[in-house]
Amino acid sequence: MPKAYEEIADDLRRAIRNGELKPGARLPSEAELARQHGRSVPTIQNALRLLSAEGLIDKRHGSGTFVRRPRTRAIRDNERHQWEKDRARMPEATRAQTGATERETGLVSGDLVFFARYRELTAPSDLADAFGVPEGTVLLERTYRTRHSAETAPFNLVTSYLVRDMIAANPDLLDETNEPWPGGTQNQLHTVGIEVDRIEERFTARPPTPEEARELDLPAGTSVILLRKTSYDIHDRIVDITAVTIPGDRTELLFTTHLERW
Amino acid sequence: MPKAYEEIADDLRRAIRNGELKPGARLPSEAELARQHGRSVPTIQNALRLLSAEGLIDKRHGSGTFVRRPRTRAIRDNERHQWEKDRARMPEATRAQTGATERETGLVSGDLVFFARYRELTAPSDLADAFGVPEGTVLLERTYRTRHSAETAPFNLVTSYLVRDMIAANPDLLDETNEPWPGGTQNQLHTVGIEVDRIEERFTARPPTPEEARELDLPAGTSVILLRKTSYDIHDRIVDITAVTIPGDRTELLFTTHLERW
DNA sequence: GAGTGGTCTAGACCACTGT
DNA sequence: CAGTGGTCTAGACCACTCC
Repeated sequence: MPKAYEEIADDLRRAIRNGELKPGARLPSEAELARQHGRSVPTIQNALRLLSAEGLIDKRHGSGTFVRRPRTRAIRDNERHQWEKDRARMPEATRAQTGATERETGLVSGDLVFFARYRELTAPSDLADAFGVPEGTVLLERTYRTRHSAETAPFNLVTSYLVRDMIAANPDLLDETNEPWPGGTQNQLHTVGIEVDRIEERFTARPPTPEEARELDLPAGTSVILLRKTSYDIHDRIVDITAVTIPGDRTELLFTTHLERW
Repeated sequence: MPKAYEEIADDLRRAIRNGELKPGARLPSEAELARQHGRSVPTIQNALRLLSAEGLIDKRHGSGTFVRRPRTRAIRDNERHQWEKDRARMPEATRAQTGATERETGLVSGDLVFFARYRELTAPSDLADAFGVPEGTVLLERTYRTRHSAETAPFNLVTSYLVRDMIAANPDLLDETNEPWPGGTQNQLHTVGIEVDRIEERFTARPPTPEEARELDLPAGTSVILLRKTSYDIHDRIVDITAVTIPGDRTELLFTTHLERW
């Protein structure tokens, strides 16, 4: 026996895919769909819930149900790391010109609202393991948010961890009011004699938690990409661990791998 | 006024996060939860649906609702491309030893079931644009699936496109029965004098379509990572475009970026 | 067979949007 | 204010799992 709400969802999904229902178009009201299909409103809602979870429609309370428009804006690429390293030894005037977020989004710094908060903590077991330091080592946790001045949601959620003793030689690095730091983390590390040799980035994807959905203003039917970045210095020490939560529908990650010539 | 189903979901989410409900544990039945919270069963179902969409629980019809166990198995890294290029000129005996999937999953080829299908098509506008060739150019579409012999779902869904004229000099490349080809695509291209110079990979994430969920056997509350890979040869021609659909909860992507030394 | 989740109803009332 | 989606009920019946 075919399930009514799946059949209705299939109908609508087909109509959206083949363009009968174009992006931005309004669907018939739930009551109207119920009448058309000879079903109750809750059954229609069940069908629409499926499509919403698939990211095909947006329901707007009081207004209607609409076919979602696809979107992708920012591109995050892996050339950024070399770009940052190159800038890390440049004069402050150059470093202050533009940051990584500006580079990615193509916006100018006047359009961007920046937020940073620092906090010290003793390493819990997972972070201690990741850094290869004893549990209880003092870490500096740095939380960053950058958003477009015309929007409410930040582009992503960033939390970075440093080993406090590794950077304490420069007290400026412990003060959040120095953010945004011209030249970013690689310049900060450079001021205490650390040169970054390589960066490992690990990705997975999953549905957002309610907290992430709220902070990133994510509609139903989207995913987040979780990026865990580990920076190694030239002595193979782990000098930074950063976790980034990225909206899956707004950002594209671009990696270029150059191969050795024959 | 607080919404009943959100409050119930919050309660259960908190219990799962702080470990009161451990992975694998069974939740009380819907009827029991309804009684505990003084709500109707459909309201409980609404709450559980939220948690299911977040990937926190699995509902098993007739059996109960359980806290989901997290999982990640395969790691896909970007050293694979250089590894494949190095192998592309090796003797067949070496190339036949092991393939990219074995390398990623740590399995041996006896554990793997391989499937390939070839099809010719004339380039639609999006692919023509991507390749930079006229619309209607003949392409070879290659569809691949690899799965563990003990499982039903493949690790990912792969579709590769080649320009037919670019490879037609070697008729073996047009015959799907030659798959799995020892040494993979880079060796195939090598047989017609093509050397790959660099590979661009673009990632986004979104919820699975029903088709993807079925083919990859994805439970509710998971995401897929979409990978679009473009291979450039040493003359800067695009020689291959590949789309890969990857389960977000099973695979981790690892990229290492080496930086120039100061 | 007992217990579980899955589907569906008919209708009520509420909250939000746009005119 | 009319129309939309959001929440919730009380209960029916079905489908699946496991003992």
